[in-house]
Formats: sequence, structure tokens, C-alpha cells
Amino acid sequence: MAGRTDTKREILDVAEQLWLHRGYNGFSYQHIAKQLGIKSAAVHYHYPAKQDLGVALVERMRRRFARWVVRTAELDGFWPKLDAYIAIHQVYLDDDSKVCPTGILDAEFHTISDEMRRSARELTREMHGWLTTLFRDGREKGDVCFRGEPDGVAAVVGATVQGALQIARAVGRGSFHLTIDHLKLQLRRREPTVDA
Amino acid sequence: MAGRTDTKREILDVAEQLWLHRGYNGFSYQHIAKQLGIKSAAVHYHYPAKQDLGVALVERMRRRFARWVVRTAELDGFWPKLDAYIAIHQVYLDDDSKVCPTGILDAEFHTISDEMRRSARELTREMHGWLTTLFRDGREKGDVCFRGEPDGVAAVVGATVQGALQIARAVGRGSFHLTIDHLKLQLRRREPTVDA
DNA sequence: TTGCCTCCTTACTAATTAGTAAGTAAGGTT
DNA sequence: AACCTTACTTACTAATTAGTAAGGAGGCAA
Repeated sequence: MAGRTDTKREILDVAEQLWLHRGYNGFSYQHIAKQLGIKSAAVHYHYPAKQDLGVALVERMRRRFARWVVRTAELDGFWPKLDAYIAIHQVYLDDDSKVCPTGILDAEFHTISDEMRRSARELTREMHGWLTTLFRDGREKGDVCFRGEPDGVAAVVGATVQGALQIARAVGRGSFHLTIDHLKLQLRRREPTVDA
Repeated sequence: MAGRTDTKREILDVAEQLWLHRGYNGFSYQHIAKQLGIKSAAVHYHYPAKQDLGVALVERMRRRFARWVVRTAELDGFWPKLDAYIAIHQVYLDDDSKVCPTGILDAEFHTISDEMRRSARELTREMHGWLTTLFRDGREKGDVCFRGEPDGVAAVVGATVQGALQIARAVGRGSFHLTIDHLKLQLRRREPTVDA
């Protein structure tokens, strides 16, 4: 035994590291097994097929995001909440320059199973939904200034953060911070705007 | 022969389709060979190792972008040029929902060769440089309104377009258009801004 | 016509992939 | 004591991977 009862969770943990670092097609059951000091058949015992593991990874991300939403509800005001959303991604960047789950899911979208795709779609919608609510409430309270509809800015912000995280891999972390700083600058209240 | 003299280019064309659709780790020499009706060893003849093919793909993208920059110089004004930049990505979206080269390169960044990484970095910098110039000139001529520095907005716009293209895979094309429309809305001159 | 060069095929290798089947050791239940 | 379940290991398959080596067919040049 020795391997103990939380092997299943440990597999998911190792798989998640590999996944966000190398992509779904960039790791195998052998990589996971080697890191845990078990045999790849043991991984198959817990997750018979790789798509089972893949779905479990995305579903765990969804549950984690749902719990994050609950925790984040306690933060008050638009900016602390937006910063919390950005902080999720900042953690990926700092942790060996990983990317966010939706980023990798989208990039490899045409190589994953239907069920993974469904989960990926749900996760993306949940994140976009949260951002939309954030911007609707933020405008109502006068914390943030933007044109158009809340779901529009939400889409821009979601895409920007995901894109910035990826681009930072190629050109360095400074690029992420430049992007985020400017994104926030554009959203700030009313200030003496620099124009033409 | 029959196979003709442009086999090398045909290989690159097929590889590019597969690459932008399934990712670098999502296709093999056999996929390319089968589509062209040749043997995979013939692909190795032209591109001995897969990383040679990979570098060739990125380098061609860089040359293509450089030519695009020259062509685009003839367009006058900020908005037609920005629309041209977006149109590049729109084409990827419409062509079987592909993603942009930098998007896939960033996602699989830790699984590609050093030389591919170098090329990817260059391509990213070239695109960001072009956008930066676009925003600097656009502000000078009063065509566009933004806070902060040109390279900041350029980073935001680059990240947004790349992110939006990927996200559209999961939730549909409408998401790309929503994002782009709102991005442009935020950049428009001065209008009767919707505030709090 | 001899020989070389280009572009390909046939025929392989060695490694890695996902996945399965059968067996086993430990612990709990009856 | 007999038995079942959980969590593995050993040992395998079949497919696919990148990559190589040797050979052949056609065109071109001397």
C-alpha cells in the first residue's frame, strides 16, 4: 500500500500541473505515474481513460471557481473583486508560467472529447457570467466607467486576461503586467482623460 | 514524379491547417502525408525533424505578417488599419474555427523547441510593435482616444483579439464579435459617453 | 551512355502512447 | 477461517509516434 487513500487526488494534482504547463496532449499517464512513484496502470485504475481524467480536471476547476465566487462575494466593491479575478491568473503566471484552464482548453479544443468540450463551455460561461455581473453592479454603484453593455466589457476583460497570460509566456511576465495595468487604466472612473 | 516540385510548399500548407486547428502536438507527419497522398518519409525528406517543420511554419507566418504590414501601409487612418488587423483573425475564425499562430504557440510553449520559441517571441514582438505604432500614430492624428501609453493599449488589444479568438471556440463565434465590437466601442473618439 | 542529383518509396527501428487482463497483498466483514 | 473489496503491480497489446537507411525512377549534364 503505502500509496495511501488520496492517490486519486494526488493524480489529479499532478495531472493539473502537467496540463496547465504542457497542455492536454503534452502529457501522458506515464508522466503522472513517474512523478508519483506508481505504475501507469494505477492511474488507469482511478481514471480508466484519459478523457475521464480530462473531464475530472475541468470539473474540479468548475467547482473551484464556484467556491471562489462564494468566497469573493465577501469582498466589497468593484475593484477588489476585479483584482481577485486577475489574481487567479497572476498565480498561474507565477507558478512556472502556466496558463489558465480555459486557455489550454480553447487551444486544444478540436482534440478533446465531447464531454470535456461541454465542461469547457460551461466553465467559460460561468466565468463570463461572473464578470458580467461584476460590471453591471460596478456601473450601478458608479465604481467603473465603460461604454456599451456589461456583457461586452466582460467579454473584453475575460479575453484580455486570458490572452495576456498566454502572451507573457513568449515575451515575459512584464507583458502581463503592462496589459493588466492598462486594462485597469481604461476602466477607471472619470479622471482628466488624455485625449488627442 | 507526378508529385510535382511544390511538394515542400504543399506540406507547409497542410501542416499549417492542422497546426492552427489541432495544435502542434495534435498532428503528425502521417496526417500530413495521408492528406497529400505521399509517404511520411517524403515529409521527412523536406523537413527532417518535426521541429524543422515547426520553425518553417512560424517563419513563414513572420514573413507573411511582414508582407501584410507593407500592404497595409497603403490603408489610411487608424480604423481601417485596426480593422485589417482584426480581419486577419476573423479569417482564422471563419476557416473552420482555427486559432492564431501566436495563440497556439503560447499554449504549447513549453513543449516546443528553443528555435520555435525564439521565432514565436519574434512574431509576438513584431505584432505588438505594429500595434504600438498604430496607436501612437492614431493618437497623434486624433483618430483614437485612450489613456496611458501606446504600447499599453497595443498590449491590451493584442491580448484581447487573441483571447477572443480562442474563447469563440468554446462558446461560439458570437462571442468573438461581441468582444471585438466592444473593444472598438471603448476606443472610439469622444462621443456622449455612457457613465454611471 | 554514363553518372549524378532530386524526390520520392519501401522497409525498417525504437520509443511512447492509451488501454487491458490477470494476479496479489492488505484490510475489513461475516 | 473464509471471503470480499480496494488499490494496486506485472505483463501484455495494438497503434502511433518521430526518425533512418537503402534503393529506385526520372531528368539533366558531360
